[in-house]
Amino acid sequence: MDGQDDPTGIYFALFNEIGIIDQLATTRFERVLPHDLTVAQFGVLNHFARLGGERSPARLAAAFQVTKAAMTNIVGKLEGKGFLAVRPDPEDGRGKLVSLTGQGRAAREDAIAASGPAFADVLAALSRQDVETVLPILQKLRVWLDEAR
Amino acid sequence: MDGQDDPTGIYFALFNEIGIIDQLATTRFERVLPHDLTVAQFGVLNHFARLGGERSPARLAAAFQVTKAAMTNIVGKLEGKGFLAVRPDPEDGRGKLVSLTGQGRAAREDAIAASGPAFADVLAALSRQDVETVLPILQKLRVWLDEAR
DNA sequence: TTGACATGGTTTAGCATTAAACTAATATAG
DNA sequence: CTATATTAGTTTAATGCTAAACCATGTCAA
Repeated sequence: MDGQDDPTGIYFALFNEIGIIDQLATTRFERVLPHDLTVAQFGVLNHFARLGGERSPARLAAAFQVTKAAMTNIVGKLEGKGFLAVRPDPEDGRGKLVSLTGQGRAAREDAIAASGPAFADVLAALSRQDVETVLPILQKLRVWLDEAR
Repeated sequence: MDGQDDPTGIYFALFNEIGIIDQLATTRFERVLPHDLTVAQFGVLNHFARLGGERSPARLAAAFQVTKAAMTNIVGKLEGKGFLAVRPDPEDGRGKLVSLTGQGRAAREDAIAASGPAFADVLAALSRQDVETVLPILQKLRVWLDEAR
């Protein structure tokens, strides 16, 4: 909706586009997620399902680029649903260690199954080729933004 | 941070990347914006500066993909700062018409000047060529997401 | 003309998030 | 050792958004 013939240039248009896509995609995804999961909560489940093991909330906060306060909330909600187990870190009295439960793993699979159709739909708009073109460039941008923070 | 070797595939990775970029770019941009402008508020000022004229809050809400309630808030803040003028629509007793003030135009120029360096920095990570590769694909995606809402 | 529905805008309640202040535990430098 | 600074996590307050209910006005069809 906002064009590119602009004194602020195509960079501005790019971030504009990204913002709108993020908003639309987030609501679209959230609408089909089961177990009252938010996208952020699913992200944490997915993280553990893929990488396994235990992580401190602080590490999770860093990995997801949110504040520790936000991660306190997310982990609390997921623990409440029985999807994460939390125990004190035996080696550091300040810390906690978080891991995925069986229920959590199942919930993550439910979520992937439920969102399958929504993702399949996107294929109508964006070929795999398109994604493969775009993704590495966006990754480059993300890494730079992250480091230049 | 989250990889691409994933059952949910590269589509998921794409949206993940977009979400993180949006977050990082938004905070980066907001930090340099003058007059206590939020990105959303700047967006509205920019919209009027480029397109001119008057618009109803409802049209603005549609253009920016936010709820009418959100736009009520944004327009109210900008009016409070003296950057927008609001008058009742003479042709529709329900409506309002919003337009940019001189102060609003100046504030928008301040904002562009202030964010110049931040955008210039991005050039280090992303060539103009990169942006031109990525932008049309993202636009295609955005349009589709918008229509398939 | 009237009754039903649609539209513009505001209000309210709830939510996810941030920033900042705080507590407790650990690491480090003298 | 001790004092100081750093780190993990929580709490509090504020913000910006959404969804839903609401009011007023406008539209349209019977």
